[in-house]
Amino acid sequence: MPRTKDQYSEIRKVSREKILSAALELFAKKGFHATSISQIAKKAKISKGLMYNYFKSKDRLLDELIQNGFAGLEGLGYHITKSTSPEDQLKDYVSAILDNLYSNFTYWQLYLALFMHPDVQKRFEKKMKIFREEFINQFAKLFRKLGAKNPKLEAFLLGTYFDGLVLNFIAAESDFSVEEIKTALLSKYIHKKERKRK
Amino acid sequence: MPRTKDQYSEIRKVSREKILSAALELFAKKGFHATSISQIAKKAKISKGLMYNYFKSKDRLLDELIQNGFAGLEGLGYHITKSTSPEDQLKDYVSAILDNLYSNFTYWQLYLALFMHPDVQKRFEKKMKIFREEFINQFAKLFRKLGAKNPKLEAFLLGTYFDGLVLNFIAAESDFSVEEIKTALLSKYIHKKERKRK
DNA sequence: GTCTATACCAAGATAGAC
DNA sequence: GTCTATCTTGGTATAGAC
Repeated sequence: MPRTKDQYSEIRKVSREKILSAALELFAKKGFHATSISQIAKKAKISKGLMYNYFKSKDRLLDELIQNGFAGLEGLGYHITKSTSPEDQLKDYVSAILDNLYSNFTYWQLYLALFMHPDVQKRFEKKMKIFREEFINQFAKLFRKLGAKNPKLEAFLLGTYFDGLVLNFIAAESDFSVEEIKTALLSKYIHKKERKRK
Repeated sequence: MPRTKDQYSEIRKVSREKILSAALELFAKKGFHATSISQIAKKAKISKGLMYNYFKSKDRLLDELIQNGFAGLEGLGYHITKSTSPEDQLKDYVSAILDNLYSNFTYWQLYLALFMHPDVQKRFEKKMKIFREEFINQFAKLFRKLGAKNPKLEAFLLGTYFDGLVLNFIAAESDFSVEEIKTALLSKYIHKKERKRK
């Protein structure tokens, strides 16, 4: 008995996803050039040939992964409620970003590895620039409210902090928990007005 | 007329260096797997075959580069004079490390790209661990003197700061100068006792 | 010490059967 | 929609002449 259109499209979707997730994991772990189509096929439990039914080439497969990742990054900070104090906003931002680092670990790993190389950088230069600028502006506003002398520089430094944390999570296991890091980081920016009890 | 032994060894040395520096640049810029022996040979202005006269394989060539780089990293912080105040020591450390980032840019780029991948990480796990621990201990001592509550965590955070800076220098051009960054960074740790003049 | 020619193989990609 | 078989290219590495 023949399958309906919906069934076919569902099957296609599943196969695509299988390939994408296998590729993401391998690219992230071993690097793009170091992973072969065979390896992807094996991990996705499909044949080599089938991959080309879904993606024109290995490069296109990578492209799609990168697009997906960027999509996930967009709107990372847009759910912040504007009504709260700048201190709380900063706290929420930092929390959201650090949590994202954890939940999207593999994507971050892939991106970081890719963006080490100038040729790749050039391809996504514009997107990255926009992303960075938005980040800086967003946080510069906050730091201005918090009374920083050079809000943009401060925002930049916070950004490099995040970069460093990503790098650390990926390139070495940390001795400290996320929560410890979160509070330590925030304490550099938010100085409690009330005195703490012993 | 035949050449002397010294002349030969000098020639060998020069050729080796040419290959090493060409490879370093290409590996760093494009990645290890993405660069071919042909490209290295072309950049070093030698033939493909000659490379194998000096290095057993492409992997061995990489190994040597990594060894060289680690050698350069060792003793990075050992020229600090112990006689000065903890504040000045911190300043000197930070300066030395940031300056090193700049002067050894290509090495850092190569390492970062390599260490994104777990398989490579494993190979140099031990060396990295020692390096990190030394760094943390060194700075924890300083932070203890500076009165930090959790010196080790503080040292860790400073380390991630550096990591982030490297990443930023490599993956994007910064809007700020090294000096600006240096002072901004230090101001987070060293709070001047005397009041500044307007 | 350096080069060219070549062996060898693995990877990306396609064709056509089912 | 999926598979196997196959083509093709480009890479690593070696051999041997100069």
